Amino acid sequence: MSEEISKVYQPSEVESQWYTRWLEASCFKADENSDREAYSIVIPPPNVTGVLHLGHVLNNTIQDVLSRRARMKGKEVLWLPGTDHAGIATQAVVERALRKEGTTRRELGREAFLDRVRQWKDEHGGIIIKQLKRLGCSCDWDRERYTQDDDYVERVLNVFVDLYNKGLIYRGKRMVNWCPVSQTALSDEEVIKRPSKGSLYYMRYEIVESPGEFLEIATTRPETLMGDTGVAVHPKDPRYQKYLGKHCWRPFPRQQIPIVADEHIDMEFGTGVLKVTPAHDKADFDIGQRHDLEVIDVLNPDGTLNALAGAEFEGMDRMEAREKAADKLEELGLLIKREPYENEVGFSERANVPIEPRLSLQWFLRYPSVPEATGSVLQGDITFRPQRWVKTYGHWMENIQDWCISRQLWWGHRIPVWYPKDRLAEIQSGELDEDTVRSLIHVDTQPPADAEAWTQDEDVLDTWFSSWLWPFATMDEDTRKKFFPTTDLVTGPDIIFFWVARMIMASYTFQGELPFRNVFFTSLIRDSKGRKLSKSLGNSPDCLKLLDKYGADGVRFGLLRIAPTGADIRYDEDRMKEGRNFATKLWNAVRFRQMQTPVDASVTPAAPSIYALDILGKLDALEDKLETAYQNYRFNDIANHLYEFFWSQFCDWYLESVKNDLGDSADPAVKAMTLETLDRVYRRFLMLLHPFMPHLTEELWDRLGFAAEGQFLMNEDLAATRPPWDTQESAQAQERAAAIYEATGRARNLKAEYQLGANKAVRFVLKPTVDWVDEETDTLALLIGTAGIEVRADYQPEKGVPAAVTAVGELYMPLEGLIDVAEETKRLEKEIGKVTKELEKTDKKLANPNFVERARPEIVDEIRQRRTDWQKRLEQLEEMLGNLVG
RNA sequence: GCGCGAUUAGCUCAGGGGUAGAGCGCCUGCUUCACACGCAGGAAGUCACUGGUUCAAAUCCAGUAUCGCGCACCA
Repeated sequence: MSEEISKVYQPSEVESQWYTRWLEASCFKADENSDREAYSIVIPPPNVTGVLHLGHVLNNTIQDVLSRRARMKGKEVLWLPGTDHAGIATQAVVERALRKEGTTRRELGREAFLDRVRQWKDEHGGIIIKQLKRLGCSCDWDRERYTQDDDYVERVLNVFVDLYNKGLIYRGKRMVNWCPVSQTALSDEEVIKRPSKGSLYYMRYEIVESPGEFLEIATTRPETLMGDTGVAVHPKDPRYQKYLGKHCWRPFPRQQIPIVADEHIDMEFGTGVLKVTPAHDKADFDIGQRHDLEVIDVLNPDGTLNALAGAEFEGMDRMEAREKAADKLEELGLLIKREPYENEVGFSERANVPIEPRLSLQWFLRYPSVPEATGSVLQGDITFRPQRWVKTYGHWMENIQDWCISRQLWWGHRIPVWYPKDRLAEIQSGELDEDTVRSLIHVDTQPPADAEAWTQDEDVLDTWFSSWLWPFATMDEDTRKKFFPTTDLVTGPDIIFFWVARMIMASYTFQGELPFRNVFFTSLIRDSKGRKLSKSLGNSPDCLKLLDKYGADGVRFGLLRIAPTGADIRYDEDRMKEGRNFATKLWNAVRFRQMQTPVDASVTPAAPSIYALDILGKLDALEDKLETAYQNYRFNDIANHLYEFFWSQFCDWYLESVKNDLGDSADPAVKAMTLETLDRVYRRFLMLLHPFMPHLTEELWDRLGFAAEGQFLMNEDLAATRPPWDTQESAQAQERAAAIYEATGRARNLKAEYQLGANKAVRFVLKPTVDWVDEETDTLALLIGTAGIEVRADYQPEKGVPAAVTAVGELYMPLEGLIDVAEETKRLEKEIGKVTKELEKTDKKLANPNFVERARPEIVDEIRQRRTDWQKRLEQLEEMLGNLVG
């Protein structure tokens, strides 16, 4: 008690210390043999080499809140952490480093390259785990998993083999999304559509059979015209009937190509004529199939043009070639015009370049357990919050397309398929039918016995093909028995298809049940201008700096106060500041308590005051509000309720009301009661706040001496200590306390309007309208900030004495030199104006027979009561005014 | 084009058939013995627009506008 305590909370001194102590005491450890009810969350695994960004902070804080709350509700909690190998992202980073060194992965070779990636992972991996610990995350770190752990890899390969054997995984030559930078296929989900400015080029192809006649064609991609193998029009288009079955000249390389009719063509668009390039557009490919058109691929995998495009284009980048092709058309007199044009272009999510539709041989998965996965969400076995994501999910599931799972990368789970060397070329041509291929290849987690005769597939699996197993592949059988299916999943809606939907399908397929019961979707965090947070914009805050500046608890609380309720959220550093300020507020409120004497056990406490009963009742109400908010995952509500209760109700009102009861001159019994009440509130409030501000609450719990030997606040049981309550007594006390507080407000207002300092002791006289107010005038005076209050039923004020109508009576402020009839008249008239308006509103309602007849009786009563109250108030005010004028 | 969401105080947002709310910001006073990361007081809103339902609409319904987000092969 004698030690000097800082006026502001210093998180750095406190946070790491408690985190260490929790770890040492195994507070986060989950016991699969426990009798307690299970509660579990698996972390959405961050990239193993990633760094913490604000999205992670929000996400993991919510998971930590849920975990800590569940522990305090007596559950056996498993929060299972881990990381993801993040195929493309990690490989891209290492490749970039290699390029700086002047080499490439191909020069290094597969094994050497993978060593480099592993080395890089050893150096940079695990940073994010440290950062999560810094945040206070109560994960069971002994169970940390990684998608490249040996047994996890084995599980992934097993799943591949299993699905292959079930006929759900197949290899096929198909149009896929090709990223020319990463040089790999991507799934449809990895393609993001973006409006892009470009040109629509109008050109003309000459009719072979009618020289001098031309077909006008609009295209956005003239650089692929060398791959044109047809021209298509709508079969019903009257303009082009005469050309059906004829041919036109592709200008370069000059060649005759057929004019075909296809339903796909939109007569309204452009000229109604489409150049068909089957190798470079999915729709064109389909048209080509229908009309048996040749497929000519004029692009290299890196997005440059190849020899088939002609010598002058060979090696040129596709974007450069676009203009060059248009220029060449112009030279040939075949370009009609270039029109500015904006359309949606698919971009590679990772490399941020336009993807290229490309025909290639890839592995695909026909999704399993689609009906179960769809139904479980639509029927509500799995709950989505916010609920509106259900519809998005349902729509995707109903239109689900096979998943391209092979990636032309090296970092990842290598596809467990081997090809006989002597038939390799044949198989890779993609010409063999599926059954033949199946009979030739070896698909197993282990290589074939005579390995020399075989070649393993070069490709790896999509990263999501490992993470879709995350909720159960991270657990052994005993753990699953206790903790699977998991309770909650907290993740972003941007990966609803990438991850959430796939986990649900995987879980039904391999575990026979759903993976989690509730999904809470966090939102996108934007900056204060509404832009997405991103590295390139430089608007992404440095989370470690934030943690240093505001403390983990400050950041947690600040973010949770704006936690998503459905819409995107806007980040503003001021929110973190508010969190920190709240921490300091709490710190100082406890400091206030520590400055008081300890509880004297020999004194019998007095009966609780109305203020004590009031604050305890509000604490009780808080608890109910929190319970409801938790059930609805309303984290912002929880934070705001905690904030409101502690700052406004407890500090601003209760704490201010007891300052006379704690001094040396105070009645010992009252003092004992007050200290007891204070401690009751502190004790309970720290428990309720703990999930949001774990470090600070643990520290204060300890400082206040609430911690039993070897015990932590984080292990306290909320259910054990909630007191029984005399609701009637409490209700009356709350009503009286509210009246005193209301009168306080009016008195303070009077003082402020007359420019009297808040602490200026001025004389107040009260003409009471309630019979109990005598006992409370000391507190009222304390709250107002004055010496005392005279209660006089017969008081006749001098004209012009400032006065206010309060919930406990008419309050006068007779002070020498303050008598100003004109000023006071103005004040009263203003107030009368307000009250009259309110009174009119209620009168109007009650005068309406329809209202009185049809509205619910309790509403009518309420309005009547309101009218009476306004009426009474008005009479009092008018009487005052009358005294003033008369 | 289809679907989903948003529109409430200067800003960021909550609310939701029956007195319009919070935080920040702003204005005025306060070094009041827990806290200036604070205390007290105050100003500030046609709840986007138009109709409808209802005794009663900011709230429910329909439409409009603007913004955002998904999905869709218009070259």
